[in-house]
Amino acid sequence: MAKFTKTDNCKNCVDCNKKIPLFQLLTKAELTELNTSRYEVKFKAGETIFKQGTSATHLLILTSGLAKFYVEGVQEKQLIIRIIKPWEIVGQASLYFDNRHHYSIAALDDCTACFIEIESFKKMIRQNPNFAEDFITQCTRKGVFSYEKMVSLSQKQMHGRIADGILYLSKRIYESNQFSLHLSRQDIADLTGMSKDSAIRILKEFHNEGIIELDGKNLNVLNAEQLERISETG
Amino acid sequence: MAKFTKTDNCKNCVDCNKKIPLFQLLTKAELTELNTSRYEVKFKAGETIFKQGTSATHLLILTSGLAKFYVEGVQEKQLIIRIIKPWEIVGQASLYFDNRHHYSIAALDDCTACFIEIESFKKMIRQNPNFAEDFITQCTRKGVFSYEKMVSLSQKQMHGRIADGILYLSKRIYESNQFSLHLSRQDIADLTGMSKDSAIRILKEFHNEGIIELDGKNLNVLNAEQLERISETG
DNA sequence: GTTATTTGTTGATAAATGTCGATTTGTATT
DNA sequence: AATACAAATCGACATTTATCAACAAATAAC
Repeated sequence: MAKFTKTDNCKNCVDCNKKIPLFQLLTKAELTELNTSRYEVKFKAGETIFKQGTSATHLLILTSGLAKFYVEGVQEKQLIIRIIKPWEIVGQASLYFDNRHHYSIAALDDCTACFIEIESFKKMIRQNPNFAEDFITQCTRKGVFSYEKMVSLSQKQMHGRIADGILYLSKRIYESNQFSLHLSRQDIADLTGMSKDSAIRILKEFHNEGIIELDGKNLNVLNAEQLERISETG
Repeated sequence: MAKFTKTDNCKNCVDCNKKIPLFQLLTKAELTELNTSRYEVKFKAGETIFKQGTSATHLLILTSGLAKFYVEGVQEKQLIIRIIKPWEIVGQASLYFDNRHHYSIAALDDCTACFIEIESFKKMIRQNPNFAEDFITQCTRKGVFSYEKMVSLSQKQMHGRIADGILYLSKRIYESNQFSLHLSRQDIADLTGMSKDSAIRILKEFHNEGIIELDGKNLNVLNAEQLERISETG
């Protein structure tokens, strides 16, 4: 179970706030107000942070670690929508809807998570138009990301989807061509909408063709251009 | 080509505004301001209203007719994200992003469309917190809708996806069990992420099994419960 | 009304993808 | 190191889905 350590290793909210672009639009007073309701929880790899269907009372910001953002689909299958990195604000979808989590978040790694009370966040939206605008910007970006993901999932074949998945991890998450993967093969399958066996097969193919080098959890993107090409042709 | 008839049969913006829930949060003065920049355009069935990739300067509200909201995927294929009905505000995704349309809108029917200048809309967001909040609510609802759609597209088999498509049209769009379809068979395929041939096949199956009655464009949902069941089991 | 063109329909076939079982590898525990 | 357990791997096979060709029906153009 997750260990509750209320603002233990997060004594300095101010420094932490500086890392969150959205929060730089707040005044010192507003930040202080937001920080009073914050608390921190540590999660071990594999633990569930938010569970789909439970009630949403707080927004989430990771301060360390990685997590998967997924929805629970048919027959216990997971669909990983995206990977959560530190300093991203998570929980928008529930903010003004029905106060339920419509997705689950699970730690892919040991994580430190900071929780912000929804009502104080809403207050900032109401009283600070810059904050509201920036927040809406993030929502709309996610919308466009969703459309691209839908195209990938529904119109591309397995090679294109795996290429999309690798490029997403490499460009958006790890921001490097070479990284140590936090996702299992099953996670990669859940991210790209296919069976685990198929994901393994395509990854092996890419490896054999020299497009990537994959050894256990170590992934090295050798030919990003070709991945882009595979992504585009579907 | 679309015929431009600047506020011709839309002399009374006030009445029109009453039909748009979001606009009821605005003051009389704000509404007047928004209305000064509005103009109306008529589109014939099949015409493109927004084209993906072009620059976005206005938001769209249909005052009559139906349109499809789709993204252009791989190999000229379309993915229909949703169907647009009158009084829904369309264009959020571009509002605060890069002022480009990331999707296309095409009339499924003869449509009357009203365009609202983005900047005056943004001004309302800044000056009216209720308006901003409600707008965010709509964005988040669309987010949740997207997740459900992704699950449908990536985890359900054709029967489940067609069931989802029919239920969507019946419950959300036409709000009736019996209606005259504005979508072609190809459109239904694009809405459910499959080939036209496959869509026709499943529809025929549902027809033969007495779940629906489909004759040309006339669709009658005979057994909605069974459609729900098919949707859930994938 | 007749012709041309699109849209819809169907069966046969091929391609893509999932499932299953067996085996191996890796990791944690004692 | 030995054991237990989970994750990864792989080939064979079954199922799902797309593609193609041929044709029918509906619609638009003349």
